[in-house]
Amino acid sequence: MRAHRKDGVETRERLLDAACTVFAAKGFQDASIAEICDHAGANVAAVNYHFGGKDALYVEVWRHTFETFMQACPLDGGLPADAPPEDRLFARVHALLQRVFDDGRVGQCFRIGLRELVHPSTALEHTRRELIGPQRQLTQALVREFLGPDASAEDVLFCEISIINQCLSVNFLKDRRKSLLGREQLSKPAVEALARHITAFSLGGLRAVREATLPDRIEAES
Amino acid sequence: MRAHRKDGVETRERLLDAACTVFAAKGFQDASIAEICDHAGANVAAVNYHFGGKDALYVEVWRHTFETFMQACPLDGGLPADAPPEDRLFARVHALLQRVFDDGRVGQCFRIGLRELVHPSTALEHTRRELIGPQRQLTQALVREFLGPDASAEDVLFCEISIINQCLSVNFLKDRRKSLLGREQLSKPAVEALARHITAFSLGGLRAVREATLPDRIEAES
DNA sequence: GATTATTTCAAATGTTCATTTAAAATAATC
DNA sequence: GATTATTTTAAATGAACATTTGAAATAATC
Repeated sequence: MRAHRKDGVETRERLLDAACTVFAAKGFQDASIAEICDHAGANVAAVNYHFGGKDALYVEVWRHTFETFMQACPLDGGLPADAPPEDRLFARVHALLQRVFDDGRVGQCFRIGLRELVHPSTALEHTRRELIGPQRQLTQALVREFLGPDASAEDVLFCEISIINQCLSVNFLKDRRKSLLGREQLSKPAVEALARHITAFSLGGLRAVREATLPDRIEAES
Repeated sequence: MRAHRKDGVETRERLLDAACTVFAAKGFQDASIAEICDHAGANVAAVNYHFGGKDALYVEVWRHTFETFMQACPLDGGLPADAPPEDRLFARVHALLQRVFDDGRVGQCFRIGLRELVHPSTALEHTRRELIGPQRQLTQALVREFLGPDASAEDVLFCEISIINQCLSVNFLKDRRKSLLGREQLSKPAVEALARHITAFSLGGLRAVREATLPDRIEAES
């Protein structure tokens, strides 16, 4: 067994890079191998040589950027577990928004993920669960801190949905900053302002849900 | 000029029907003309004869279902303009969720629209604006009723986003009812429960935002 | 510096799929 | 019922594109 040549791994990385960009911009179908190789300055046969095919490249792109993804914006937003829940909620929301609005690799990965959400490809089923599962656990635990231990599982789930969805489908800003999913991105302060709003809005929502469940319990006990 | 033959318009409608189903299920790219024609019991040449091509068929599908869409779930939810704002908010949220979770043509159209949001095709740019514009106006006016006349445009916009986004990206329920965007749908009561939650959550959020802006004004005036 | 494994390359292959075509079938009009 | 416009059909065409192939180039090992 001899060591691989270093120019080999280099073009492999350039391909991965180019593939990430093109897949994020055009989606799996519309991205052609020719375009990816062109973008990477490689021959059309390169993808098949280094990865074995377009599908395999896609999986590899996902796996690769997934790590960048998790490292760049950790679930807890870098806050200690004993920080005030309000701060942790803000950190969570902000981290999520940063992913959404990131201009580089992280944002590309998010866009690929978003496509997967609307048009899932079976190849990524496993990694998708791996990605989303722990995040949901964390958010639900945080929600429960606000709602109290007696909140129903449904209340927790619904509040999780309410909070996370506010962060995810931000395509609504399209009219303002044109083609949000394409090129244009929001400035750092704008993202932070949005994060502050979503946090405040959600805190109000959580309080309302908790207050709504309280009378129920009093009724049940009397 | 002679009148058209009636069997012509019949197959045309069957094609439109089939195209709507297949486009919603697979997206524009993955849907093949062969499959659509097969589904409609027509020859492969039928699409080109009746519509002129795949692109034109897609535009026609959009235009056609757009009307169904607006009729099935009117913007105001069938409520008079002088109904209490809380009721109108619920109606709005509920109408939106009904579109999202509809099992028939409306739901198909919504799924096509969702795809367009993530992967816009220039062909539909115009109709998309036509669809979204008035809805946003209506929601923002409603939001302003809650926030008061002195709320900033940004506050109104952010609250609109918060409310609408809670309704839109409901893909989160995937784990529970598997593949929400594919086949499985939520029951009527479940949709209503979700609508009630989102309304309550949003009312709390709106109150929080209004209360947060009040001190600012007092500070500014003092 | 010759040998060998690895990587690149241009051209070829084969498949999928939208679109065309021209002939056959069908309904409406006279 | 013959004529004509409209619709349907099977087969052909052609473009886009992923994948192969086998030779040429290149770097690592001896």
